[in-house]
Amino acid sequence: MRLLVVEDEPNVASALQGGLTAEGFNVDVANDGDTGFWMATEHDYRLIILDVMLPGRNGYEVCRDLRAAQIQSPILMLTAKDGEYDQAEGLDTGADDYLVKPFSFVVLLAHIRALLRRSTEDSNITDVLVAGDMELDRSTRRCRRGENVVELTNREFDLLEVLAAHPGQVFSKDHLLSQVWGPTFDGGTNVVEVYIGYLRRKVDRGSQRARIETVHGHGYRLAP
Amino acid sequence: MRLLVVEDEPNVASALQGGLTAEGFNVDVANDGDTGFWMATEHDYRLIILDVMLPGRNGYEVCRDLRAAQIQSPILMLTAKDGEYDQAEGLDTGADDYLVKPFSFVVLLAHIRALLRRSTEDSNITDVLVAGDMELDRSTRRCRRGENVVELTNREFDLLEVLAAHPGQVFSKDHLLSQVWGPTFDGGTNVVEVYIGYLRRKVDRGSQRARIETVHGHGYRLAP
DNA sequence: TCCAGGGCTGAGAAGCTTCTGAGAGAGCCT
DNA sequence: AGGCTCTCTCAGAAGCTTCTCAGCCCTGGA
Repeated sequence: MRLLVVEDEPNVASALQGGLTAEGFNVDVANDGDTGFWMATEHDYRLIILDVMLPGRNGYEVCRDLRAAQIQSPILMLTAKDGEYDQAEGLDTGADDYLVKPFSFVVLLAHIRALLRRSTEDSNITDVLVAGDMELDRSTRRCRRGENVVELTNREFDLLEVLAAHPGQVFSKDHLLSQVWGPTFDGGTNVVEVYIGYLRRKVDRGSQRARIETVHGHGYRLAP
Repeated sequence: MRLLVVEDEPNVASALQGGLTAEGFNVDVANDGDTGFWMATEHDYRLIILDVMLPGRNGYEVCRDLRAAQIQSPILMLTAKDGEYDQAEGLDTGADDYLVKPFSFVVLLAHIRALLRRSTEDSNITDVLVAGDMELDRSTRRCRRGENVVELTNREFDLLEVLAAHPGQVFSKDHLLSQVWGPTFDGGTNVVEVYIGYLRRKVDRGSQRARIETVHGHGYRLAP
């Protein structure tokens, strides 16, 4: 579950990153509005936490531009003091919720969970992905193929999850890198190939039919 | 995914070409309005990026003429300074979106992606080409003949896509070369014959009726 | 029937993409 | 510390795609 935090104050940003990471989220941080906008367009975040006061584009502008660019992720706005945030304007720009600083971490978590719950209900994403004889349980992060339970590491699970969310669709290595390793990862795409190899050994080994397919020159997909 | 950039300033043109190529697009550049118009009529681009200030025909004129010539590709207009672009006039001439210079590359990309998404949604009928018992899915780049899935390479798919877009119509080898290999390709037309051969082996082999027909002295066509 | 130009195809070179084994480094548990 | 797992990098092997070339075949006109 990957979140984006757009926040320029280093203390706040690292506190949020630390706390949310400890809660089991994958957290990317952007330090200004332009970077935040860019990252949000590059990666399909489950939630975006957006400070209003930002260098470059401010939070309202980023929010409006994201909605204009068809980014549907829920957006939680953070504002520095009461009264600065105009709720009407916030709703206009397309934000889903807001919090007034200072807030406690548990309050933030509650808002995040509420937003995530709402967005899962809206898009009726079930927590179990099924593709043929394969099952991925997102809540327990376990994988079954036929009758066998397949033990996957975190990375392996994240990668398979992206593929399994849209069986048949081809994902480029760059896209997978951005989705699983995050947009700030600076390494080659070979790591995707390596992990595809790991998954094949675990998921496809000893099976009649390979589920993970290579589309030469394009990427990978799960057999539909 | 082939795009056309019509832009006379060499710096801007090469920056766009470089950046968009890095994003995985095939980019053709025209340096003036007349060339841009000619290229757009010769090739079925998925998107056209059109500067307003151009030598020869200006952007508005090119845009209007393209629409008059039944070119339906989405058009993104670029204008040098705010106020120069008359939104009403832009819409009149048939443009789908516009950007005011200077703009950041990520904003351009976001607009391009939004336009592409919109255009595929609008024309979701044409996203699967059907010709007799053959089906070409442009979004997944998969091909079916009867019940069999046919695995095609990129070139093979691109070539078949051009033929399948207008079943029955005869395409000359020069035309196919320009459409599939791009207008700057400098090799003989024999490569077209070779790829037609590959397609026949994959698509027509073991089938009652050949779909890919040679029109001696003229070119090739898909049986209607 | 013969001929010339057009069309077809097998072979293979070149270049790129993908796969995989080996191993380094970080973090964690005993 | 030592062992273990997980993650990532690297480099060479293997595989695939693209294109060219040469030689043969086909077609249509004289």
